[in-house]
Amino acid sequence: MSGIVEEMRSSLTHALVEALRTARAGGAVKVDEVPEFTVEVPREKENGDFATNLAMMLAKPARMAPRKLAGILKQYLSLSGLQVERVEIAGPGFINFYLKKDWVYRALPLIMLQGEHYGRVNIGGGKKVQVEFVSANPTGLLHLGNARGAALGDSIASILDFAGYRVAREFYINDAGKQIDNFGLSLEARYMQLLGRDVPVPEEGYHGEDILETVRGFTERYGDKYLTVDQEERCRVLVQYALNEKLQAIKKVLGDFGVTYDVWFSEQFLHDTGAIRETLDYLQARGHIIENEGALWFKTTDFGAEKDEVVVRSNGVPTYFASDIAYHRNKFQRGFEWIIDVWGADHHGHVPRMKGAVAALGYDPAALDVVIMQLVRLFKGGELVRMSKRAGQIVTLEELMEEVGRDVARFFFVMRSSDSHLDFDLDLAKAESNENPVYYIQYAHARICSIFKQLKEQGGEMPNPEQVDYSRLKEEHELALARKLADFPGEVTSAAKGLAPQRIARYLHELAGLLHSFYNRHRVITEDRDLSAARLVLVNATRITLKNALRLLGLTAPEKM
RNA sequence: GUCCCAGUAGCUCAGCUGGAUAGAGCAACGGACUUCUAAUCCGUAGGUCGGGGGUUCGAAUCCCUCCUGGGACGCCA
Repeated sequence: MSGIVEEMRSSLTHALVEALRTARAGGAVKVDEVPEFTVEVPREKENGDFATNLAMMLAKPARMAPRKLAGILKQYLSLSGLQVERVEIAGPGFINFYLKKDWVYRALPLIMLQGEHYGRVNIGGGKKVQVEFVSANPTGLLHLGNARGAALGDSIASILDFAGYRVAREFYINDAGKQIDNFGLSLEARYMQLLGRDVPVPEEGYHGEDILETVRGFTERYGDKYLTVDQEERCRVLVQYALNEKLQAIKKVLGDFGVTYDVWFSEQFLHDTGAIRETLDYLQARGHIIENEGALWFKTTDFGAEKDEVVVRSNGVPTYFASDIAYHRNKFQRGFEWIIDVWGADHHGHVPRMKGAVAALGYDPAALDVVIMQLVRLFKGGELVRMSKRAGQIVTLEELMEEVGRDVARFFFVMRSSDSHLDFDLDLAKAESNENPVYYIQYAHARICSIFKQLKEQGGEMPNPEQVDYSRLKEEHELALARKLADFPGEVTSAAKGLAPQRIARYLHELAGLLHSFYNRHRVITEDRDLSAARLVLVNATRITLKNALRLLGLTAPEKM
């Protein structure tokens, strides 16, 4: 399940270790142990299909020149049955392996066989991992920052699933605390206004048009029923109504964006069940909490943070941080072995505190990874689109999808690494042209499907991949394409280890490019039946791989465009 | 002031757990449609990897330092 590249790499590694052992037994090399070394794919193909730095790493402990060591190792190498054509020593002491041209074609029937599972690897070993992302305040609409978080988090989750982890997607609902009180007062003000009372929306409240809409709906349904009840009750009912409506809207938009969650976790639940209290008691009992100036402080400095943090204000109300600690404790208690949070860059100062809290709770802080994503800036007509929440000028995820479509939006959000700022170019995203990488990739998939359509119309059939003569594939373009296909499991591994969906985005672009080059140079359906059969398998394997990679990023694979 | 992220081709960015001659897209320039989709392809041009020091067989990559841009530093979330 790891692909032919990994297979070959481990075979060569094994052969090299054996060569060193026999050389040592024969007295040709004097070292105590096998040094750390790598077998990698050289950037330049002139340097072979695989290369190792073993001789260079051996030079110091063996006290011999690296090139001389390489010569000795080469002599002792046993490579029978490995499809190795020749071995050369090059540069400062690299040992380069040149494989028989067709070794890579073994990947083709494998891809056909594995189908939608091609690319799956098992580095996760079924480990339970939770990815928490977006977790936007349920008091408004999703903005572009949330959208990037959604695309990133969902893709990371998909990739980890493909890499052998048991993945759960979770949305943390901030439905408690100060901003909810504030939300309630804003709703109440609008409600009272609709009923003819002059109650102003609080200065720091929610002034958006969408809030007014929500309250209108409420008023149509309940009229002045809550005019006379006491204020607390009125706010409570309004908040409950509005949160429910907002949350449904968020669910719907995210669903349209291709994101579905396993769990929607309520912060209020942590208050109601006493989990926060319990967590604070737990920490206090272990001496991690002190009282100062009437407030309770968590001693984050004990865990390497710069300063302590308030967890319970002097008015007795726990802070957001207190809920967050209880929440993360809850995550661990649910049995997750790896926890991934996707946060905006404005929260990055929160990371050391959270890690400290995890340590204080008795868990391994390394089991928590926080993916920090930098800001999104929107460009239109070459100019920055200024967004201000206060002025109600924000571009929502919903609007973005209307403008550019779901596939384009999702791709653009993950094509850059999360820790670099993302400039979202609306004109480029809307362009149905060669400027747009999404169409470039999807077009490759559609083109292949078109070949199969043609094949069907001509009464042809997809050949049995076990009975195809792959030696007919001799062209550079064919070899390059097949080689890229064989890389897919390795790309999935890298993307999973680095929590880096942009690697998949990049891979897709490169794979599509190779398909286009091949397509323009060669025909698949030809008079030559055997050659056609081999090429049909090649492009079908490409189609499968493109589709699998697109799926990891939540993109569709259109059959025609 | 302290901490985090970034600085690589005209622009946007890969590469960063050390490997051989630093890559891609766009933009620019020149070519390719009687062909399974030209939303494509082929070619040309483009670089003090922010500056300086260090570590070593070898540095865009690791360490130190300086410069520039963004962000975080609240009994907010």
